[in-house]
Amino acid sequence: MKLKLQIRMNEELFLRNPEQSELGLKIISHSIRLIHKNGFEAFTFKKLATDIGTTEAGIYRYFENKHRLLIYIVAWYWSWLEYQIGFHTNNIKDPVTRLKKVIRLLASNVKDDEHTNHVDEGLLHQIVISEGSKAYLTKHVGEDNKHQFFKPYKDLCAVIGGIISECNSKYKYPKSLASTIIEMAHFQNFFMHNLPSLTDFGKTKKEEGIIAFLNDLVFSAIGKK
Amino acid sequence: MKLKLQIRMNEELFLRNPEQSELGLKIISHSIRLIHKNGFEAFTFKKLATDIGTTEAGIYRYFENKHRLLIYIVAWYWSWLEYQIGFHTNNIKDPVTRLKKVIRLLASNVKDDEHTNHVDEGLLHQIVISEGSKAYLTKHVGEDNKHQFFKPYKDLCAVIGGIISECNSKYKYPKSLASTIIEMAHFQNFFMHNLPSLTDFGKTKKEEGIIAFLNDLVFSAIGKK
DNA sequence: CTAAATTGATAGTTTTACTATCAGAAATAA
DNA sequence: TTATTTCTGATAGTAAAACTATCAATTTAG
Repeated sequence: MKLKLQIRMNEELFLRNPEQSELGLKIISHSIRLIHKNGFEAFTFKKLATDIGTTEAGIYRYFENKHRLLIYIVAWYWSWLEYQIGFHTNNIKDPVTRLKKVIRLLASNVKDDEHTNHVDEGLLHQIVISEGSKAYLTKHVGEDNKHQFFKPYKDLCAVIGGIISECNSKYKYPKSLASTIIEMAHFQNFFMHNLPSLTDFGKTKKEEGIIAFLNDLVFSAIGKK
Repeated sequence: MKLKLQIRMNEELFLRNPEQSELGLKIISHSIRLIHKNGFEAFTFKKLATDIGTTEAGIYRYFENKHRLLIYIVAWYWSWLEYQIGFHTNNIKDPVTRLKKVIRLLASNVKDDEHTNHVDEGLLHQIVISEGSKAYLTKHVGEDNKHQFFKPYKDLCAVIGGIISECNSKYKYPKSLASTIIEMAHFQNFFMHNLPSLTDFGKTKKEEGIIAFLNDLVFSAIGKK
């Protein structure tokens, strides 16, 4: 028997739960493929509908607009990643080892998770790298935040901040360091592949370089090197 | 006699140089006001034209599309900031003091520079915080980079990376640390004001906190604390 | 002084983003 | 069972956004 992973999403993110119908699941899987392929700006509900073989209005029954859909898949990713982190650091007692594991999970290439069949986590990871910050870099970030749309991201940040404080309870900036690790795991990856002169890994294009950089940065900051 | 500051921009960024006509200068100043007010997504050439008192087609003579205009004003900002940094660190010999000054310039609120009258640097700084990364977070970042659109950003990063190496020539990640400083100066500011739980400065909302965090982070990393 | 180039304004087209309506299928209630 | 509501997917719109083409008036260059 195969275990299926189900992530409970914020009900206000959608008009109709996409996980509860064939079409809904297709909306998720196909939008991930399309956004990954053409980028979020070129992504439209019309193209998505054609790709699925349904109509635009059908999509609008599930999501108010494409930005909500972006927030949805990005939030899904952060929830999934927090679950992964919990799973992989479950038995680790030493917070330093745990923090290293977290950095590795954040900065490594993701492979498709067999426990979810409508989401390709590998593609989703790359979407979150290139498009993830567009979820909150808007004029309506305040309202969206009131609706708790960014809770999975903030929860993950709180978890990592907690581990940092476990490593060194005197360290003054656990939350800012946590958000820095998360953002930089992604930005350094984007820079490495697209604007290599902004990084020290442009030649090799290896995630290991980013992991080494982040480890050095974090454990210098909290004084555990 | 007043000195005017002129920044030479990449010719491929525009169809007609906006600094060489009345209308061009208005396009720059009004687009900064409008993008600051409504955000980049809600910004259109139609609204800009109405705001200026000209027509849409008039704007299209200067810029191919609104994304090019965004790249233009963001690139302008980075060029201006590199000039500011050069000016304010000119006489400082000690690289550690110079790096501290750079961090302060990156993370402080900007006030309008009297030497440019078509650009409000204060508003532009806030635009770069919220919209700046959208300039390169696209599918066509590779082509745009070939056209050297991001040169001012990369130049600034190289300058900061150079100062880092001056502080500690053994440090292995000067470029990645430089891009981390730049990005985090802005992201921590955005988070502090909009998603405060992602930072340790949500209560006070003071830039000084971010400066202290970045100083701590950087000088721990390069071992000069 | 005349020809070429440039300017600003008008009037389109196509695509995007969304809304309203409707017919058929499924669920439910009397 | 039948009637009623409810839900589904599909059709057909509209308004705005993102351009493009054309043209007449002006400036500039030889």
